[in-house]
Amino acid sequence: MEKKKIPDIIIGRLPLYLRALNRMAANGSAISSSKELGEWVGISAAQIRKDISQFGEFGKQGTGYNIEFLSRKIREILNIDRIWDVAIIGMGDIGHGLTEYQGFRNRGFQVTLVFDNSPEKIGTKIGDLAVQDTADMVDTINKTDVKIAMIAVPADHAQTVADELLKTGVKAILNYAPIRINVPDNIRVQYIDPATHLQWMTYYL
Amino acid sequence: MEKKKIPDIIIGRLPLYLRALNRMAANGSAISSSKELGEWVGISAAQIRKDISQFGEFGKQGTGYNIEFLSRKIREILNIDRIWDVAIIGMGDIGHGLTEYQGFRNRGFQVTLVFDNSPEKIGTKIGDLAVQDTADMVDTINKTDVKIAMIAVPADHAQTVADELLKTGVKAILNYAPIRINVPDNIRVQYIDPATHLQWMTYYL
DNA sequence: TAGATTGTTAATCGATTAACAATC
DNA sequence: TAGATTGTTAATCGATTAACAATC
Repeated sequence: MEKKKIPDIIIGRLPLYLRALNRMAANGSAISSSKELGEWVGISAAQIRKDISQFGEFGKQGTGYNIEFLSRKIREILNIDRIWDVAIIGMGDIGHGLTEYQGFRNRGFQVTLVFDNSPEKIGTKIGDLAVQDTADMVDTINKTDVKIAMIAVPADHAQTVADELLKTGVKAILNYAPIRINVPDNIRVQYIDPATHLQWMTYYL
Repeated sequence: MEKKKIPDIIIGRLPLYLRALNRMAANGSAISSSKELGEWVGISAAQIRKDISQFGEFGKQGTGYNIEFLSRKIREILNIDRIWDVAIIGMGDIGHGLTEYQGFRNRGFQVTLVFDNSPEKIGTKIGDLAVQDTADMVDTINKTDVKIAMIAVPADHAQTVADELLKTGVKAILNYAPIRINVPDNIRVQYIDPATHLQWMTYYL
């Protein structure tokens, strides 16, 4: 692989650049500068250039970046020049909403497996997908090559679900449960907790 | 007011400490150390102590922190020793899910106003709340003292909604639309975009 | 050519960690 | 008292910004 070690924080900004580039393209633009891109994402032009230059020389002096080209490069870097299958565990409001969410499709992801442990929900359909029993989750996921899962169960079940996921090929977890989960270093975890974001802002009110 | 200037990144960690403390309390613990708390949130003990000490001396040498006491202090600091009313704009899957979300109640927030611009949705009920017309949003919010709003409309309407919110008393926005919005410096904005989080992780897969 | 903008280096800034005296 | 853990200072580490030669 021989991949140069890139700081995690830079990787985290690439999706924001990509999002802005896609929108620029939708607006009919063909090229953009680090200055303009910086204004779109709220980051200095110098940082944009520094971040991008970690991966190659994708710009042109005096001109800027070709939006289509840079966009493709970032997709390649992030490994989203393909569609990833995703499993969701927990079909409460959050899991249900995520399953129906249309925003994943054109950004590299599709939900292919959904689980819940409640007898009333197992077997029901959400869109095209039948809700499956969480008790069978390990076996079910292991029949696929799903590497990404979202946890949307109550906080006190999140660690249990995470432990089970370790028995599958899942290597990336997006955790909506408001609790930290412990997993080995080779598993990536990201957290989304709206109350935490709100509490951050109330300090300033 | 005379509030010492605290780095924003420290404020952002307080909700995580609070979340862990609440869980410890629920487990029956009465005291905790920076070491233990650090393990719960995945942050070094030194940093926990440094962060907390910005606001006062809440611990006791040789013993640690009283969970109940520290928890109350953090709630006071974050201004969540009360319940904030919240408005949600956009009743698609995300907005609907947020409206029904039970996780806000005991963390300082309650949804009191929900808006949508589609005639089929206006007037329908979600739980106890009637969906109101986004066209009336400014007037409706201005009859209340709502200071927090969540935007859950499509990306191309987010900026318009944000501009309208500026005509109200809203000072904090949690934006679920996958686009950056431009607002004056005195308005706080936080972003939640699951696809962005997923794209961050695929780099490592 | 003149103007614009990249890629990159050096300087600055800020955040994290290590260490330890104070003290419960 | 002995052991533990805080609050804080100094050292380290890493990230951001400023500046500019290269060049389209």
